[in-house]
Amino acid sequence: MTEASSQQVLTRSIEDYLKAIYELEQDGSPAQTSAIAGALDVAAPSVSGMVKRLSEAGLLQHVPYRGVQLTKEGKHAALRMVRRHRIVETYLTTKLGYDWDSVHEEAERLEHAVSDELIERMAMALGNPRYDPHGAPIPAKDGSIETAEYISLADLPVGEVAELRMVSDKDPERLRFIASLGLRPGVSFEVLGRQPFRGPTTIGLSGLPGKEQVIGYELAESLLCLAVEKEVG
Amino acid sequence: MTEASSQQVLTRSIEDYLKAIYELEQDGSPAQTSAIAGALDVAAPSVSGMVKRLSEAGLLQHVPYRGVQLTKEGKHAALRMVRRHRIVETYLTTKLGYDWDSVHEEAERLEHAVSDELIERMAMALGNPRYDPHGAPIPAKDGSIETAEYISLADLPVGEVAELRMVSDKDPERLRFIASLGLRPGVSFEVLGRQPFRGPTTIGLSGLPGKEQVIGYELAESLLCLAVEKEVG
DNA sequence: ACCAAACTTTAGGCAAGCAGAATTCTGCGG
DNA sequence: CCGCAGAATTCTGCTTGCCTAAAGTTTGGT
Repeated sequence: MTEASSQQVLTRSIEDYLKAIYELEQDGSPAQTSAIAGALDVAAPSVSGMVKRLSEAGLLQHVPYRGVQLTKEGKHAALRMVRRHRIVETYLTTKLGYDWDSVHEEAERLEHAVSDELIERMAMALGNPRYDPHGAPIPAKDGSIETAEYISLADLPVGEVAELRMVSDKDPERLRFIASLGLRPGVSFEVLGRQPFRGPTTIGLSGLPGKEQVIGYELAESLLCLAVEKEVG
Repeated sequence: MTEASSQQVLTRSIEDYLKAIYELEQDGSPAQTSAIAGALDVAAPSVSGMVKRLSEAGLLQHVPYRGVQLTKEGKHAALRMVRRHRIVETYLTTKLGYDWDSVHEEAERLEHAVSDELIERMAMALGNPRYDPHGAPIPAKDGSIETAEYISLADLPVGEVAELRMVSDKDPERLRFIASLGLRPGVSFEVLGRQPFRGPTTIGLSGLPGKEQVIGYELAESLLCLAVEKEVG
């Protein structure tokens, strides 16, 4: 009965852990205990304990001193939470007038409380959106998720024309600042210049001649973009 | 610091207790331990323990072996939960196509997770409704609530013309059955007859000549109505 | 290869909530 | 006005989830 598979008797805490681990794994390497502790703002020993439980439940694999990796089952549960979070964020923004900088906190609580049915009704009411307000892809009901290779603005070559595709939803202040620059997912621009030594990048917003913005290195790192194809034919 | 007033550090459990106690108090008498235990489906000793905590927090007054009564502060907190519950129910029904028999369970979870801001946004989107889908009055933000004297269908005199105003949201099956009879809050009807010995009541739906329904005593007791004023002038 | 820093685990505790058993109180009937 | 049934309370103990402190393991620099 303490075995894997079976029912979803996931506590709120477990849901948080799975989501955090999933997001940490996106960097390619296994999620380390200390990283998980940092993401969830709990002490490292608490993570060790929970990792043991989740490992015994078959939701992840744990290689001591190396890190953890979600199993297929764990990943599925994590993606279910990611879907919930992003659907809720999109719904609150689209239907209830929330700003994109204030939805994260609300979604963080609601994702644990809503039923699968409510999520699907929200998704339906939104026309099954593919991206949340921050440009993050929304996993499908079956757990599939779009994987795209975005380049941070800090890495885009000067001269390139690109489109902002995705930003992190975690920091409301940063989101407000990004919005104040006229940037949001879908906006395209040209990289006009960049100072060396991790200096700021200058961009020109498309369709707004003379509308230039200077963006510091750290912020530029967090703006994920896609180079725009040149006009074809 | 363990005193009354101060911040709302109400746990989910405390919120449930306050709401249950508020509803039990509606019958006039103080809420008894066993009644609270029954309403929340917990054991009596659990209630005793929680009552002690809530009493020490100034949310209710406890007369040992007699029962509890919410303080002004406790009542306010309870009404806040009732508002949340009913706003959520109304929103889900109106905006997301839920049936009135399935909203209760979802609202029961969401009422603990939504922020005050989300509740007010939902209320706004609904045009600040005064009643939920079951006809129950929605407390205002300041904690005021409409008090109406309804009469159960079982107590309405034969010959009376009345309007169904309110039904309990607790039992989905009963709600589905009520709906199948063509009844919902706002529907008016005439009491055509009633059998003695707690027998069934026969009603005729207004505007539907020949549309008669026979309603058992227990069900009739749960249908709260208001006698309709005769045409004036 | 060794040692220190970083990381992980173990051990021991705390708090919230709940339940079962044992005890105490209330109120009613004789 | 005594005693008993039923209700309420207290006591004890379980579970979840988190913490700190201390002990153990690994890694990397030299």
